[in-house]
Amino acid sequence: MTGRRERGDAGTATRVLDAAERMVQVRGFNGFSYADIAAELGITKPALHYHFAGKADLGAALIGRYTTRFTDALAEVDASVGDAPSKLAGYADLYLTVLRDRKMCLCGMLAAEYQTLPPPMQDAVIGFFDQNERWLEKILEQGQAEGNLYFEGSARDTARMVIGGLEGAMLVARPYGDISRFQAASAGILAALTTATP
Amino acid sequence: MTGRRERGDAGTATRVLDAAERMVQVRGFNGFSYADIAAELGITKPALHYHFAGKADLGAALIGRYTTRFTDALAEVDASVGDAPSKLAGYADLYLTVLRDRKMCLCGMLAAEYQTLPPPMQDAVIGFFDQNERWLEKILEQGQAEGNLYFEGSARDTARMVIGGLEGAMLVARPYGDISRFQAASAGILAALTTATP
DNA sequence: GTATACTTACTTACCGATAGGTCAGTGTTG
DNA sequence: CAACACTGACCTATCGGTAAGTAAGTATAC
Repeated sequence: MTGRRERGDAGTATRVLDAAERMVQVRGFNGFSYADIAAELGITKPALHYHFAGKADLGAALIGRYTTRFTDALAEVDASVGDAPSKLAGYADLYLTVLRDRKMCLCGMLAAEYQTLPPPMQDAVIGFFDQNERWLEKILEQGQAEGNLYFEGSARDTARMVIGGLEGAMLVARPYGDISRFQAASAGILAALTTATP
Repeated sequence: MTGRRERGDAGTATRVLDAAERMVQVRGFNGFSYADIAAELGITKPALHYHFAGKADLGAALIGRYTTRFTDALAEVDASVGDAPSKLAGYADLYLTVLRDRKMCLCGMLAAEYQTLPPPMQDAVIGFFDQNERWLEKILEQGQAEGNLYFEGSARDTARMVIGGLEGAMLVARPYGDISRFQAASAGILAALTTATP
C-alpha cells in the first residue's frame, strides 16, 4: 500500500467528511456510527480517530466545511446574477440541489437533533443560520430598494421566514420522496415576495 | 404493592407514552433509549417490553396517539371558531403550544429521522401529514369561498406550504430557544393568506 | 368459601451486538 | 531516522431485547 496521496486522490480525511456528511444529511447525527463510516470507506475505526479525535470533532468539522461551502455558493449567486429576485431564486435552488440527492440540509437536520449535540456543534449550527439570515436580509433590502421585492415587516423577520419556509419544505418533502412538494413551496415563497401588495 | 390501578393513577403504559413522547420531541427517536425511560419512571426495562414489545412498537403507538390528539384538536378548532382565518390562526397556535415546551412537533422530528425509522412508523408519519394537509385544504377552500383568504395556486399546494412553513419555523426557532422567531413566521404566513393580491 | 387455575404487572439476571474510544505496534515515505 | 497514516487487538458502556421467576389480584369449580 502506498500510503502516499496521489493527484486526484481525495485524501482520507476528505473522504471521511464526505461519507459522514451524507450520513448526517440522510440519517442524522445520531443515526450513524464511526463503524458505519469505516465500513463504507474500507478502513478501520482507529483510522477515523487518527483524523478526527472523536465523533464530536468530526461533527464540528462537518458543519465548518458545510458552512464554508454554503458561503461560497452564496457569493457565487451574488456574482452570477444581478437582481434580488434572481438571487432569491438562486438561494432556493441551493436547497433544491441538496434535496435532489434525497438529503436534508445538514444544519436543518442538526437543528432537529440540536438538544443532543455537543456544545461546539450547537454553536456552529447557530452560526450557519445566522450567516444565511444575514445574506438573505441583505438581498431582501436590496430588492426592496430596487422595487422588485415586496414584504411587510422587517427584512430580518422576512429572511427568517424564508429560511424556515425552505427548511420546512425540505423536511416534509423528503419523507414523501417528492421534490415537487419542495418546488411548489419554493415557488410560492418566491411569488409571495415578488408580488406587490396593494 | 397493590398492582391494581387507583383512580387518578395514569397507568404505566400511559406514563411510558408520555415520557417517550417528550423524549422524541426533544431529543429525537434515535436520541433516547428504553433505559432512559425506565430510569425516569423508576421501573425496569422489561416492564417497558411488557407494555410495548419493542421500541418500534412504542414509536408507532406514539404517533398513533399524537395523531389522534391532533385530530381532536383540529375538530375543536373547527367547533370553537367560525371563519377560516380564525381557524388558520388556531392551527398555528397548536404549533406554538408545542414549541412553548421547547419541543418540536413529534412528526416534524420524525420526518428528519425518517430514513432510520421502521416502516410502520414511516407510514404513520406520512399519515399525520396527510391528515393535516386535508384539514388545511378544507379550511383554505372555505376561506377562498368566503372571500377572506387569498392565495394563488391550488388549496393543496397552499396547505403544503403552510405545513412546511410552520414546521420549518419550529425547527429553526428551537435551537435559538426563541419563540418569537416562530411567532413572526407564523404571523407572516397568516398575513400573506389574509391579504388580497391585486 | 375455599382451593385451584389463570392473568396482570412487573423484577432480576442475563444475552449478543454495537457504541465510542484507546493503545501498542507497523509499513511507508522523505 | 522521524513523521505520517494507518492496522489489530482490545476496552468499557450501552444498546434493544429475552428468559425465568414472582407477588398480587381475578375467575372458576366444587
